[in-house]
Amino acid sequence: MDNSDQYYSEYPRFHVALDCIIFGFDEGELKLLIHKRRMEPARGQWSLFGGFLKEGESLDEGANRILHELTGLEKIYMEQFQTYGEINRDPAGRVISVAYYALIPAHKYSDSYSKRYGATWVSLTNMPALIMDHEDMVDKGLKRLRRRASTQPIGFELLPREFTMPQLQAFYEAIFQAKLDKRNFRKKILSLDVFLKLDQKDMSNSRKGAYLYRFDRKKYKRLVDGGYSFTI
Amino acid sequence: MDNSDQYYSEYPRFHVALDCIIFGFDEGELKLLIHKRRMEPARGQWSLFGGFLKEGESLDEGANRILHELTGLEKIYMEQFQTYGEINRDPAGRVISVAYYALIPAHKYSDSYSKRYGATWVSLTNMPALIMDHEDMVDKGLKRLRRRASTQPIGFELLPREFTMPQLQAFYEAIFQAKLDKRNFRKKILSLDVFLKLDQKDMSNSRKGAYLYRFDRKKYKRLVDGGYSFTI
DNA sequence: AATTTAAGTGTTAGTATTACACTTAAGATA
DNA sequence: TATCTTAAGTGTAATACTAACACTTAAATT
Repeated sequence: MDNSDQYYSEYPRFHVALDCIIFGFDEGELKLLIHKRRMEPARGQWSLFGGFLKEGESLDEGANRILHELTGLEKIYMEQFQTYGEINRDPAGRVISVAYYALIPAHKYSDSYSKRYGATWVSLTNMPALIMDHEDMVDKGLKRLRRRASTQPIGFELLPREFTMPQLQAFYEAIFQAKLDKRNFRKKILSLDVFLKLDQKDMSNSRKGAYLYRFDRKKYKRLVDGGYSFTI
Repeated sequence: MDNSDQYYSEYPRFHVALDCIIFGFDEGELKLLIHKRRMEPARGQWSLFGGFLKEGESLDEGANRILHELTGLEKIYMEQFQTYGEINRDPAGRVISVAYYALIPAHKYSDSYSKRYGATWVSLTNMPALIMDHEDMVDKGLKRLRRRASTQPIGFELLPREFTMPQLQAFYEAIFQAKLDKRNFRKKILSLDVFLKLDQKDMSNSRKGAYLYRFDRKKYKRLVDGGYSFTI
């Protein structure tokens, strides 16, 4: 029951939207999932995925709902990072938009969803114009992702459960837009001591094959709880 | 003119509030400015400074307005850091609250304001219980402040225009809750080369007196624009 | 058997960080 | 006016971290 009119009735109310900057990692590149807007105004133009907050849901629930409706995925890593409230940011009226970025493992996002929702992965370096302030949101979301990636092991949200060191390195290179030294990278990553090396190799990228690793979440959690801080 | 009913009329609207976590630095300690709430519900309980967003203002404008009404200060350093939207966070109704932290130089905040608005500086280690989720906000705001302080020279927002090295060190010690080595601190700070040493001394804290410095914003800006990144 | 290609591996030099203790300036006091 | 007190101010050496660098290996392909 909303009883806010009891005390707050004199204050104005606003539409509240949720916009999701959905990042994926594929073909050695960081990608963004966008679609052609299905709603007036600006129907048919490129846009982030978003929607309006409903009465009975929290912001996080709303963002999760939107993402789930779109991708069919559950338990997506997401983080709220900024709220946009410029008066004329939406030409059709006053809308306060809470922006989240989300990381989805591109390999789990099937083409069928992509077709059903008209969603397209675009590379960040080659992005079409987006409506309203959505390009700002992408910029800012990306900055936040970078900062996060340098202190928390979020790469593992975007990669398959089992991954190789060259893959992981490519991921960090894509995030930071920088070439990293193979030896130094491995040294640093492995010194964190939260990776499990498997006996199995991934043979898809080379004749020699690359050993598969798995991120040991439990071990990581123990370390963090003990005051440890992950840094790349 | 709000013409949002044209397309969005079917979607619900929400009260949007702005809450400010106001930090100050005084007596070698990081302080928080709070007051006894003057509005129902929970009138008379300790609370952050906040208010409702108005129709014709952006979020940043609203936060500035609230801060200005309260402190009389202009051009306050502030940063939006999180939006709170749990369904029952406010017992009187559904309110989405956008939280900002602000840094104000305690020496500029006069007692007259403090009396007029019933505002009190409390030390962070010794804080009364705050209403709703305001303690969460303080926690999160403080974390954000810490992160900011380690990469941007925000100390100068809280300190007087002219300050001594011992003062600056005390500020960082308060922020990071850690004792720093005098010699190492000076070495690092001065190596940034964005400080102007004055001939004058501040004699208020010791017989010997401590040299006053001034932060050279212009020089700092030039450096940053040239890709430099400030780190403590 | 030879070739190809990405995976995998150590060492060294340079840079940044940390630890650490005495001297100095100037007001206060005897 | 000599002595005391107290916080400000200063340099160096040891250690840890970061950055640069090139060859060997495994396994499929020819």
